[in-house]
Amino acid sequence: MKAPGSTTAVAGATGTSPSEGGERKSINPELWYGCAGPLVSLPPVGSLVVYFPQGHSEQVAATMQKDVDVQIPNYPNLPWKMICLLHNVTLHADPETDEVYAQMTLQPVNTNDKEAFLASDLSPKTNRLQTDFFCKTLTASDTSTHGGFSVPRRAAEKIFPPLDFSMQPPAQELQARDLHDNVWTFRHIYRGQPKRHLLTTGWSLFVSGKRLLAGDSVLFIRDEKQQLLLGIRRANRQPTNISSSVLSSDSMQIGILAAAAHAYANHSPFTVFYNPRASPSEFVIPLAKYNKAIYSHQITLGMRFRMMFETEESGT
Amino acid sequence: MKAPGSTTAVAGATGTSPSEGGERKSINPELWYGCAGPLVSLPPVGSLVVYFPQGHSEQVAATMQKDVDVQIPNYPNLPWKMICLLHNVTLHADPETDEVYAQMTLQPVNTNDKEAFLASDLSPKTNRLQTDFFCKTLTASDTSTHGGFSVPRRAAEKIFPPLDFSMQPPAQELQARDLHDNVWTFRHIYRGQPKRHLLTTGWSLFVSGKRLLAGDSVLFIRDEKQQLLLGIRRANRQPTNISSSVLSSDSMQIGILAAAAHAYANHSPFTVFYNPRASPSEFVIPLAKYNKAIYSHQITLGMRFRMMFETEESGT
DNA sequence: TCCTGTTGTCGGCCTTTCCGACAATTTGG
DNA sequence: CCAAATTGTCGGAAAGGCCGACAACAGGA
Repeated sequence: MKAPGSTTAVAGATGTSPSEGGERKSINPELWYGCAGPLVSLPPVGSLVVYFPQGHSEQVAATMQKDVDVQIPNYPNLPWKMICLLHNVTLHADPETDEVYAQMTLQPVNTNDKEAFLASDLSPKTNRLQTDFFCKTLTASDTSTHGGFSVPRRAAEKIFPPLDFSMQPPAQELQARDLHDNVWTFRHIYRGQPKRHLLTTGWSLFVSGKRLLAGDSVLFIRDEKQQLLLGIRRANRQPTNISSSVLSSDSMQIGILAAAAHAYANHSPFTVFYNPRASPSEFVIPLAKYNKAIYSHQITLGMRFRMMFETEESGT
Repeated sequence: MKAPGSTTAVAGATGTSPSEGGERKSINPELWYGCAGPLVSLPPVGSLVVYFPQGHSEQVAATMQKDVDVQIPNYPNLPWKMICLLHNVTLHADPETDEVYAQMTLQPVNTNDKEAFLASDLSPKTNRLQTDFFCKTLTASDTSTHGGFSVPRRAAEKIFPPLDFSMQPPAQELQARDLHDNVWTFRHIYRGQPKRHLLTTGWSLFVSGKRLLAGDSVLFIRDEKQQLLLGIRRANRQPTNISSSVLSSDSMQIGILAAAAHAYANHSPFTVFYNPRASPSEFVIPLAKYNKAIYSHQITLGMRFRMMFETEESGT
């Protein structure tokens, strides 16, 4: 996990690229959610949430590829869960890796206020506008330098602009924007025997620019303005150990717990970074969802709260 | 000449590219001056300058590849020169062509004020900080798709980061920013028999992206932060006739003269665009420089003011 | 099970790009 | 004016990348 705006985007080993000092434009939420995957939803701003310091700490440990260390001191006054008001959410993407993450500002509220505690109804179902999209896991052929990208037939016909079939073969130029608003250009052609949709020219630059490997996924979205958006989801590979470059895993976990304890004692706002793809455990949950789970399953102290498992593949 | 921020940069036929709505960051002055060439200097903001409406009109005519038309009406109250206060200067570069130009805000001052007229001393020699750079005119081999870019030996050793000569062959990745802050990446290798410095991978993308031809020049600057900057100077080719796309040559010249006449009559500020490479005639001159020329040569009414000719090749 | 539609991989071939050879040119005595 | 250093151009070779062939696979009858 990195602080936002920490680096300069350099896309492509050989191509041109913009140099963004941080993120000058706001991230497109549709594309962010697409890259985050179908399991991820963020609580609405202004709602009450439950924050689990332990789960947060675990996510960092997972990112750092390290188990929770026994040397972490105890914070006797830190509860295992904290009811908080969600003040603010901003979406981000690492300019180097396209990894998506969110920054949330939380403020602990008084748990004795039973009214607020129980008043929160079912979250207004954060309506993730379901625009048209498709997601394909890349094959060896897709990522090899030998050829282009084989587009699933139904996906191409649903998402891409229609081809002019009077041409032989039918072909067009596609442009798509990624999370950083970079434009990628591809030749889209319908050819071969049997006929199929392919992306040829421009594809290899995208693969090398994003450093994609077989097993990673690409995501095309057609937004309400008929613009194409383009994102990636990397396969779960070994997380890179970035502790040496910034802070040790131990220090980060101590920092998380200490920050939570301080905020809890003072009812003061604090900030967390949530990396949806780093770990399946969520550590910020809508209060309504939590209450619902409580009444149906009886969560006991110290139990870990996990999302139900759903398959990650999506996009028909 | 175009208005600033008129287009979206899309560099390279196939690569990634930023989408800049106008210029979000200010242009790097060192690089701007490098691209403008050694003859160009801009008067300092706040100084007094002499503005030549006729010279301005001629520059536009040269840009439009058209002689001054006889149908231009006379402006009897428009003097052949106007003493002005230079309020503001902003540097620009066309996002499509990298053509550099400057926007200046001028305000006519009372010529009767002899004091101001004579008080202006020698301009404080706009100290164009002489950082390290080199400029090479591209050969047929440099621009053909057959190979890469042959880097003059001394230039490479002066400007580029030193190679690790324990490698065989010594090579590294170079990154350089252009006027729009796009990053270009090149493989820099020292090889061949006899040994020479070459830019290989990435070079052809730059050539096609900037649409460079043999005879055009490239410019590498190493700034004070050891960052590489990269610019181009196009050979003087036939100017493109852009009159049809915006305004006729006649209309533009009438507009220039009318605007100058109006500003002169009202002592009100007006704006001019100065394109240093479009024409050798300057139409905004520091007053001090003008006075100096006056006393040595006796300029007569209607005479054209031209810079002394210097060779354009530079960079040792 | 079989049929049909879809798509992953491959050989063939052309283009692009990397390499050192060599000669043309420049520089410095 | 000659010798050494530099660098422009080229043939050969390797890699990139477009093409349809074909077979593997998936889904429905």
